[in-house]
Amino acid sequence: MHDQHNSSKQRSGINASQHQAVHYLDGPCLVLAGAGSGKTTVITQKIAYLLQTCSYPAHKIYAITFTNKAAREMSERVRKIVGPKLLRGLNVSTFHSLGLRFLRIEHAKAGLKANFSIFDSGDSLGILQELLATTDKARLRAVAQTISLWKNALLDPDQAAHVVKNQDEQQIISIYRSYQATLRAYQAVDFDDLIGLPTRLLSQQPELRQTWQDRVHYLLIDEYQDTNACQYEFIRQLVDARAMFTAVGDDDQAIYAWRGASADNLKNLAHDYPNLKVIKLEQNYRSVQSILAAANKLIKQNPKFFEKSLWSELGQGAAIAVSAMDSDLHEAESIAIRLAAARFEHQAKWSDFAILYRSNHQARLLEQALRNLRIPYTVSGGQSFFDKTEIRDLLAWLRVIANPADDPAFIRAATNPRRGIGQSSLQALGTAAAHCGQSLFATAVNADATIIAASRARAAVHSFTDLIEHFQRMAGVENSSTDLLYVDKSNTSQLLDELLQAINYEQFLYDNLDERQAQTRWGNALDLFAWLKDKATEDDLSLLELVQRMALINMLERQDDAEQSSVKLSTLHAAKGLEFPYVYLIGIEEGLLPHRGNSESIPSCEASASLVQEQQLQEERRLMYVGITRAKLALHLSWCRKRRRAREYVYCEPSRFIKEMGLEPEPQSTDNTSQAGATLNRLKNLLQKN
DNA sequence: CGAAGAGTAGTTTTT
DNA sequence: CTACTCTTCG
Repeated sequence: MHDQHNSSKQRSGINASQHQAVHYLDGPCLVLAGAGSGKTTVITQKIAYLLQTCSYPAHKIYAITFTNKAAREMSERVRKIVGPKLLRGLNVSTFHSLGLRFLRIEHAKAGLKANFSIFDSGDSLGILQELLATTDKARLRAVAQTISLWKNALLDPDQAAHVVKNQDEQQIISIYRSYQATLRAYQAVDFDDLIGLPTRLLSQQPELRQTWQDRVHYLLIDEYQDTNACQYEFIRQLVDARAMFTAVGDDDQAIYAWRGASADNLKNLAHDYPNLKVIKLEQNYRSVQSILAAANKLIKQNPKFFEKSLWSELGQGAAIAVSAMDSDLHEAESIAIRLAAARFEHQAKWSDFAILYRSNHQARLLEQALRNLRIPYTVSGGQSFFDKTEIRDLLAWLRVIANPADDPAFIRAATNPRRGIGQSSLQALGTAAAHCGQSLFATAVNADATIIAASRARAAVHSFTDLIEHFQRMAGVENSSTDLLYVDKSNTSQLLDELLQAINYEQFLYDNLDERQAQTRWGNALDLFAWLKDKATEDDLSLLELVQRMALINMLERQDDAEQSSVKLSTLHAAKGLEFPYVYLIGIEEGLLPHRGNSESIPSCEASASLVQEQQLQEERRLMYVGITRAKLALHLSWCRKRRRAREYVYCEPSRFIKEMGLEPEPQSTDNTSQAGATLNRLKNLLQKN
C-alpha cells in the first residue's frame, strides 16, 4: 500500500525479507534477525522510510537501543540516508535516557524534585553497606542484584514479599524497603528506577499515558531479546492498542538474563499482539561458511522457540583454528605474535583484529603482551570511565551543588580532596542529620558547637558549605524548600572552570600519587571537564541537566580516532553488534567459557537448581555464539592447559563448546606448530626492531 | 585528621 | 600481583 510508488527508489543492497520488514506498517512487527543479517540496516532504513516516504514528523518517531553507542551510530546512519533536515527531532535513545527524559518532565508526578540525583551502582552499594552494616563486598553485590532483579520484574517491596523463596530473601525485602526510602530521602533514583518509575506512572495514570502515546507515533526497538519485564511493560504502555512498532531481536543472542532480561519477551509479544507480523532474516552478510557452520552447530544444542537457519554466499573460508596453550601467559604472548604475523601476512589494518574473552581480568595479560610488541590496542568493556575515582570525585561536587540532599555526593565531595573533614565530623553530622531528618548539607550549614565540638573541624565544614553555596548561587539555584529553580544556563562553563580551580584537584592528585598516576588521572579530569563544557555550551544545558545526563553517558564513545588503527580487546558481552575480519576468541575452557558460577544451590529444590544450571549453560552457549559470529573471515580459538588463579595454577580442560562446534580441542600435528613457532619468532624479532 | 605501612582478600558479564 | 582495607603513628 505504501510502497507502490517507491520500489524504484529502493537501494540495491536490500533483500526481500529486509524489504518486507522495512515496509510493513499495517501493525506490530517482530523481526527475527540472525547474527549479521542486517538488522541495523532494517531499523535505519525503516526510519528513513517513515520520514521520507510516509512523511512522519521526526519527533514522533522513537527508536530505542541498549547502549549510547548504538544510539549514536543509528542516528548517524539515518542522517546519512535522509540528511540533517529530516533528522531533526528524531528520538533515538537508550531505555535509560528515555526514562530520564520522561522523569525530567514528569518528576513531580513521581514525587521527585526537578533536581533529583541519579545513583550509579557504586552509590547504591554504598547505601546497602550502611543498611546492612557490612563491608562484605560479595554479600553487598548479591543483595544489590536481588533488589535489582525485583525492580526489573516490576515488583515493589510488598509485591516482592509474595514471591520470596527463603529466609535470606525475606531479610532482603526489608533492606529493599529501607533502600527505597533512603533513595527518596536523597532525592535520588537508581538505574532501575529510571525505567521503573515511568512505567508505574504510565500504567497508573490514564491521562498521562494518553499524553505520551500521542507523542509516540512509531516505536522501534533494537536488541529486543535483551529487554526485561519492566522494559517490556514500558514499551507496552507507550504503544498501547495502536501498536505501531517494530521490534528487532535474536533469541540466540540473548546474553543478559543475569540482569533480568528474558528472551521470552519475544514469545510474549506474539501472545500480547495476536496480529503480530513475524519476519525472519536468515541471510548472513558477515561471515564465511566455515564460521557460520560452526556457529549453527553450536547453537543447535539450545532449544529454540523460533527455528532459524543462517546461510551466507561468502564462500567457504579458512578452517577455524584451535590452539591449546600451556598457560594463560603463553596464550597472551602467542596470540599477540600470531596476530602481528597475520596482520603482516594479510596486509591488514590493526583495527581488522579483535581479541574477545569471557571476563575482564583476562585483558590484563593481553595488554602486557601487546605492549611488548608495540601493538596498538583499545580495551572496551572493563572499567567504565565513570567508575574511575577521579571522575566520581568531581561528579560528586557537581551533584551536591545541583542536589544538596544527595548525601553520598556530599560525603564524597567533602572528603575529596581532603579538607580537614574526616570520619568523626561526618559521624557527628550523620547522627545530627538523622535526628532532625535533614540532609547532611542542611545540617552542616547550621552546624554549631553542639554538633561539632572541635572548632577547627567546624570551620572546615563551614568553609566547605560556603563553597558549595557559592557555586549554587552561581548555577542560579534558588535554594528553598520547594523546587530548586535553575534559571541561569549561560555561565555553566565558567562555573566548571572556577570549580576546578577552587578545589585544587590537580594539587591533590600530585600530592597523593606518584607522578605517572597523577598525570593520567588529571588527564581524565581535564577530559571530563572539557567534555562537560562542550556539552554545556553546545546544547545550552544547565548544570542540573548536565549532571543528570552524565550519569548515563559513556565517555569512551568519542575515542573513534584512536580506534581507527588499533586492535580491539573486548569482553564477549561488549562485543555484541560489532564485527571484525579476524577474531581471536581466547580462554575457551570449562569453567571460564561455560562460566561456572558459584552455584549457591538451595538444598530444598534440587530439581529447579539443575534447571537453573541448564539455563545458565545455554546462556553461556549463546555468549560463545555471539563471539563466533563476530568474525568475518577467520576465527582462532584458544584454551589453556593451566591458568593462574589467585596465586596458584589451576589446571583446565577445553570447553565442551569446541566439540559441539565439531572441532578438535588439540591441534592435529605437533611439527606444524613448532615450525610455525620458528617463523613466529623471526617475526617477533622483526617487529621489535620497528 | 590524614599519610604511610602492613596485611589481606579477590576474579562474570553492564545500563 | 595488585588493589583495597585496616592499623598505626605523626
